[in-house]
Amino acid sequence: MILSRGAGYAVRAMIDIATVANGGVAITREVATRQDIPQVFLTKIVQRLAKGGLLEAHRGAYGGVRLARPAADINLRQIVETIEGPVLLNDCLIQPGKCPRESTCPIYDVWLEAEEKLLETLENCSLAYLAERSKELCSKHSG
Amino acid sequence: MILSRGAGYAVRAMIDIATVANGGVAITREVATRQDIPQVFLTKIVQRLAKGGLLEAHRGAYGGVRLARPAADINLRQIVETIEGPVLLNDCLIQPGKCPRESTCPIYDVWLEAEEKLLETLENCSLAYLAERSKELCSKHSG
DNA sequence: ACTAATAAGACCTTATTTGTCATATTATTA
DNA sequence: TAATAATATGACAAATAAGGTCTTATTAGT
Repeated sequence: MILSRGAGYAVRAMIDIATVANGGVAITREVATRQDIPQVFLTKIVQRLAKGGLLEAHRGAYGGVRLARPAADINLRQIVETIEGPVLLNDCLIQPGKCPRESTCPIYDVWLEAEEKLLETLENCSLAYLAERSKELCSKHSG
Repeated sequence: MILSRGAGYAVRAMIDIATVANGGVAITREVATRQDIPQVFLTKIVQRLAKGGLLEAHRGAYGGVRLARPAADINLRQIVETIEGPVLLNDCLIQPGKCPRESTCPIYDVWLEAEEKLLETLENCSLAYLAERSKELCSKHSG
């Protein structure tokens, strides 16, 4: 499995916040209930998303979390990397020159290309698109 | 990190066998030394590659391992998946219908597309290409 | 029989993931 | 100021996986 469960939770939570709260404030506990995510674990994930600049958190009564910027300016790669750290296909991609075999290694370029393709796909997918699609699918399903 | 160290070792070992043994028999211990891979660990990896049909192993004196088929018929995806099992971006891709949210889930298709792009890149890279490139790089480096 | 190789499986250690729990902090309202 | 409702933080625990070792078979050639 490439992505951790936490990253999956993060994506679902972000979509939930974008969709249900619609730009306003959402309460982590309610997101957890709606999305069927372990509640306390989700608070941890939300903290990381907030530290990563994707969410704004407000404590106290009538607090909660909201998107830190418009959903159109958030993409899937950002969400995933905020939780998982940089997505790297292989050790040798951590930093150029780190691997002693690099100058004679025939696979370096292949790993790099595969990684780029993957990240590109995630980057091209905005939270706005996901939220829109979520609404579509939901209305189609219920109606 | 997406790929395990074991998968990286496997790829390097396969290239080594294709390059050095050149279709003939290679000895696991020597591959380990040349490629700087923990020896006993490599025997485990080689066993999995043999079970997966990528290598043929022969016991006894003058035994060893060799490619089970021409290097042109082996690709990077096969090597990686033989060691890691199916490469899956997310839980929900294990089997259609497994996830209860699937009918209203906006990300399923995106995970699927990203995964396909990644695997396609690995599939397009044959062991023959890697071995060829390894020889090139090595002669360029030493000459 | 001896030797050189892989096969197999038990085992261990360490790191990471996935969580839980208790407590602190902050902000609002009464 | 007290009560309440929310997040923040850090310690902890359990489950899982990764990385690696060790021992004992098994097989084949000489």
